[in-house]
Order: sequence, then structure tokens, then C-alpha cells
Amino acid sequence: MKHTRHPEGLKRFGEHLRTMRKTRGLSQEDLALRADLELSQISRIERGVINTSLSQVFVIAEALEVDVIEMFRFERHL
Amino acid sequence: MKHTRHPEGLKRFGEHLRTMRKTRGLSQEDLALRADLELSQISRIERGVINTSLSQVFVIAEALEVDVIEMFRFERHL
DNA sequence: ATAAAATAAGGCATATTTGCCTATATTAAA
DNA sequence: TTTAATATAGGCAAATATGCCTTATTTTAT
Repeated sequence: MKHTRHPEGLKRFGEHLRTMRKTRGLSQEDLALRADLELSQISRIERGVINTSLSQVFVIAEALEVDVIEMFRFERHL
Repeated sequence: MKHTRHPEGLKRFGEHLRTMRKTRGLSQEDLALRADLELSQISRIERGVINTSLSQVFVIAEALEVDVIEMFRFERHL
């Protein structure tokens, strides 16, 4: 927990991801397959228990067929 | 290089970060101090040689005083 | 051209993530 | 309630990131 500085941000990111995934009617497994990631990793990210990498954010965005920027629409922005 | 899937994305992210930093007249060291990160890490990120974490993206956004979403404005979006 | 500032580069120990696997628990459907 | 589907959890080895340090290289200013 030395390199992880934003547990809240990670949590909110995960919740947002879950919302986007469900909106598209995908299971964690579906998403994992599309993004070529582990099912367990999707679970970890959605729960905010892991501080994942930009790389995985990119592939997940692709799998959801959205621009990366959409992955951060949960933050306050104007 | 097994977990890094998007060298181009990382590269573009880094270039964008560099632009944002310079726009604010900050040196890598300035940013490093503000974000409480290593100078070498800022350099690695800007050059796109590293697949950094969401956590660091968050603290860098704070250091630049922008919403996280601004960190991804380099991607095609509508 | 020279000096100073800024950035890149590289090594190394430690921390963390990731994939892979298995098992448990929760949720949804029949 | 039972079954199937979905999600959570935990362990482990290997891959990777990170901080910390020192040394080049490049850029900027004088």
C-alpha cells in the first residue's frame, strides 16, 4: 500500500467500470474475454482493491468500445 | 513487456502530460515535488517507457490542478 | 563557448501487479 | 428450494513498477 495513493479514486473508477459493463449487458467474464484479461482481474478492478495500469485501462476501454476518456467521466468535470 | 499492451497509448499519454506540464511552466522536478513522486518517474512516464498506475495518474492530475479526465483529452473523443 | 538547468538513462532492492488456478459465496433463474 | 450463472476471494510464481541513487546527455541561458 505504499504505491497506492488514491483508494477512493480507485474505488470510484471500479464502480464506474461496473456500471459501464452492466449497461452493455456484459458479465465480468464477457469483458475479460473481450479485453483478454483475467476474470479475477476485472473483479479486482471493479472492487477497487487494485491499482491497475494505464495499459489495462486502455484495453478495457477498447473492449467496451468507448474512448478512454469515458472511463473517467465519473470524476467532477465541467 | 507482457503486461503492457498499449505502447502507443502510453506514449501519447506521456506526450500529453509533458504538454500540460510545460503549459504550466513546471519542470519535471517541480511536478515531482508537487505530486510527491520521483523525478525519474515523471521522466519515465513522459517518455512512455513505463506503464504507470491509476494512482499516479490521480496524484499527477491533482498536482497539475486539473480533473483526471483532462489527462485523457489527447484521445479521440467527441 | 561556457555554465547552469533540465532531462534522460541505468542499476538495484523492494513493493505491487498480473495471470493462473482453485475454492467459496452470492445472485438469478427454473 | 435446487440449479446454474456470476462474482468474490486467496495463494503463488513471475513480471513489472517504484523509489532511490548516480551518471550522462541535452537544452537553455549567460
